Amino acid sequence: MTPSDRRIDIMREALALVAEQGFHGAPMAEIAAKAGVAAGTIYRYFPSRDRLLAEIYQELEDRIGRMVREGDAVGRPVRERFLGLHRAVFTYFIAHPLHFRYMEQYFNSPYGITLHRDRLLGRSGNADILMDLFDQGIRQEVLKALPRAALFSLATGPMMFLIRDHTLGFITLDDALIEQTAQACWDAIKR
Amino acid sequence: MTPSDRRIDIMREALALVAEQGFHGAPMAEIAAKAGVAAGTIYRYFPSRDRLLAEIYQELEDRIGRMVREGDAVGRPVRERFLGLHRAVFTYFIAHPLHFRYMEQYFNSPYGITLHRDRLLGRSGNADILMDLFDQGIRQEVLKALPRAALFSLATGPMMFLIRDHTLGFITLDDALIEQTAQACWDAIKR
Amino acid sequence: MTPSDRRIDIMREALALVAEQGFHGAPMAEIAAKAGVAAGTIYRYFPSRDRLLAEIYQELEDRIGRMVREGDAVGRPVRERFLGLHRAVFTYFIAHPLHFRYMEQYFNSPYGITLHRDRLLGRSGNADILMDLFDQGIRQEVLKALPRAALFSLATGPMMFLIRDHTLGFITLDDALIEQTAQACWDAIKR
Amino acid sequence: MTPSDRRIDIMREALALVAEQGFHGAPMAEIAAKAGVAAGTIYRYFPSRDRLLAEIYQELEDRIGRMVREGDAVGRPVRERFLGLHRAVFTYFIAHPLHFRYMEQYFNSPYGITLHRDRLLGRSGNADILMDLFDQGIRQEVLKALPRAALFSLATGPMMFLIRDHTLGFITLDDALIEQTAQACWDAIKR
DNA sequence: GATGAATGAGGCTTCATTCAT
DNA sequence: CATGAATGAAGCCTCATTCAT
Repeated sequence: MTPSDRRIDIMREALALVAEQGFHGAPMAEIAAKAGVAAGTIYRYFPSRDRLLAEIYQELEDRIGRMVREGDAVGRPVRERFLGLHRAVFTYFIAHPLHFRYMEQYFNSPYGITLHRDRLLGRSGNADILMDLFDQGIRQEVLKALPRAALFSLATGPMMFLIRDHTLGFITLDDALIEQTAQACWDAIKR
Repeated sequence: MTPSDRRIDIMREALALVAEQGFHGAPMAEIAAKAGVAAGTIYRYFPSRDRLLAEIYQELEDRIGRMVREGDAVGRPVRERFLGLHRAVFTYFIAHPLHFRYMEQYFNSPYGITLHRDRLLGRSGNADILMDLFDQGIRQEVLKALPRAALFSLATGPMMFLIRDHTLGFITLDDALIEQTAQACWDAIKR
Repeated sequence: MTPSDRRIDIMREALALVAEQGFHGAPMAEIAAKAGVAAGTIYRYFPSRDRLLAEIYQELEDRIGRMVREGDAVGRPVRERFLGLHRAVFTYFIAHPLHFRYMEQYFNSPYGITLHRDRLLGRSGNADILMDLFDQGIRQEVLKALPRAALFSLATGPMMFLIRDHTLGFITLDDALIEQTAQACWDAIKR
Repeated sequence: MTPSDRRIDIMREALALVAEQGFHGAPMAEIAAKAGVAAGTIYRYFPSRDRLLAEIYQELEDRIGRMVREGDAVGRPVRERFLGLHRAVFTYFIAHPLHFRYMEQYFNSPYGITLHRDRLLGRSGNADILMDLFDQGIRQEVLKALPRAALFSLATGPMMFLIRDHTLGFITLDDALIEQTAQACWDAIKR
């Protein structure tokens, strides 16, 4: 086992526990046990519980950001890009439901608030694509002339709710339904 | 002081603490102190912390449900009723930001999941109006023929995100913006 | 048992443990066990370990300060007062060896350094009598014209060393020996 | 690098850390890091942390003992030798404040007590010069007829206090002041 | 010999809940 | 009924020491 394996084990098990049980349900001792290490070992890789959880979040955001940017049809019309982004995010989270649950937990925590503010103010790297797309759409007069935060909510709110319902097993998102909701979100923001 | 006064004091202070600081920031001792009672006294009105928090949630849901039902223009066209409901919820939460923050916290917790399932399955009293309205709108072919959960997400997701941003001070929702986003949500669900 | 009994029990046992084993040898769990309370109970009386230990020190300093001030023959010649103070401190610590060992431990710790600086600068209440006496003795030209800190060291250094030896059982301080060393200290500082 | 280099590096860095931060502030990992070796390596040179710290103390005591013995004006009058010893110790510790701080820390710890007893009982090599000088002074009737421990305290207590104040920056010991305090200590013990 | 990752006991502190008054 | 002191399990973190490489 290479050293980095342990680091990854710890992050993976912490992610799963938080995703399944919430932050309360993921004490360090249990993370360690699931990762097959002693409790103290975690502190060789992460200086504190907070930092471990923050790094997991960062890792997820980076992965999703890369994935989104790579699939983005830069240069194509706003509508096409928007629908593509929507589809990509849906697809990713349906393939990685624990990632979604984790980010949701993290978002809904003291850290999350700071993160969200940075995003709205354009200081975060990941929502930038969407924010830029909104700005472009407004200039081209294909989107409603609403504040960024409003367009952001209209575009991502339904998505987050739906993915939540899906990961919890309350509904099943198939390709057809994803397409329909993406279109519906477009209807919400388009002029 | 009548016993019910104490009960209400306890619930009010617990609500405020949870809304402002999260579940972590609301230990029983502090709730008791703010409510002006002894810690043990809370247990004469609520069998456990979990039940106290659950009853607060229930109380809020009941109040909001009553408020929504009373303002609902039964008999009027689907669109008009939908926009009215939207406006009513926005107005309520802007007037009671702590209620919003509490419900958000609660929703995003192990309890919340059960609550949400019940709602989607029609076992809860409160979202019924919206669900009924969706059913009616689908029958009248003014709404997209999507599953309830999808329409629900399209209608309420943006609203929840926007109110969150508002209560956190990231944006300011005035009447014009509320109207525009309500209309945008309608655009999302209308056929 | 009155409530304050517990507070006193805790302080007494903490004092004894620290005096006998040093700060390392006095974990909260053991203090609690010796005091006959649960570990958490200590935190009803003291907000933290540091504060518990600080309050014990303060309490000792207050007691000794009171005792010294009460026995001080104000208005009498410098020499007489100096010898009286010396005798009083010796007597107290011989009667309360754990108090001496505790203060020694505390003095030799990060807190102690601050305390000592305040004392030399005249900001502490307890060494003031001695400092004032030195100032007076210098003005009357019965003491050597040395800095306060030097006179303080000449006067108290031997005493502290001797009491230490006594509490550790290496020597036995009887009245005659106390008198002789007090006189020797006077020889050190007198002009 | 020869093995003994490592040994010296480890001792030097451990000394500095303990002197500057106390025993608490000198974990093995940090000692190792500062010494440029792996944590486990320390255990090739010292069987335990306690033994490492004890050997540092021993080393310091040996150095100081050698230094004192070399400068001692054997054969000269008691007073002259006493003042010389005083001066030598002051000079050494002012030149090596970390050595002083280390010895002070060590002295004030469970180990220190044993060391001190051995010294008073004449089992240690280092204080012997002073003890012998006292015995001689008593026989010649130039010193007060007090127990060794009393003379020792009168002679070294002020010095230790003053050096402590100096290393902590509360006072500044120049040659004149050192001379004056040495003379004052002599006044304390001389008949 | 040297390394440094891993261990796990042990330290401080919090807090939901109980129960004697 | 109300009180609030007491409980003790459980949480996060540190660090001396070991041992496979």
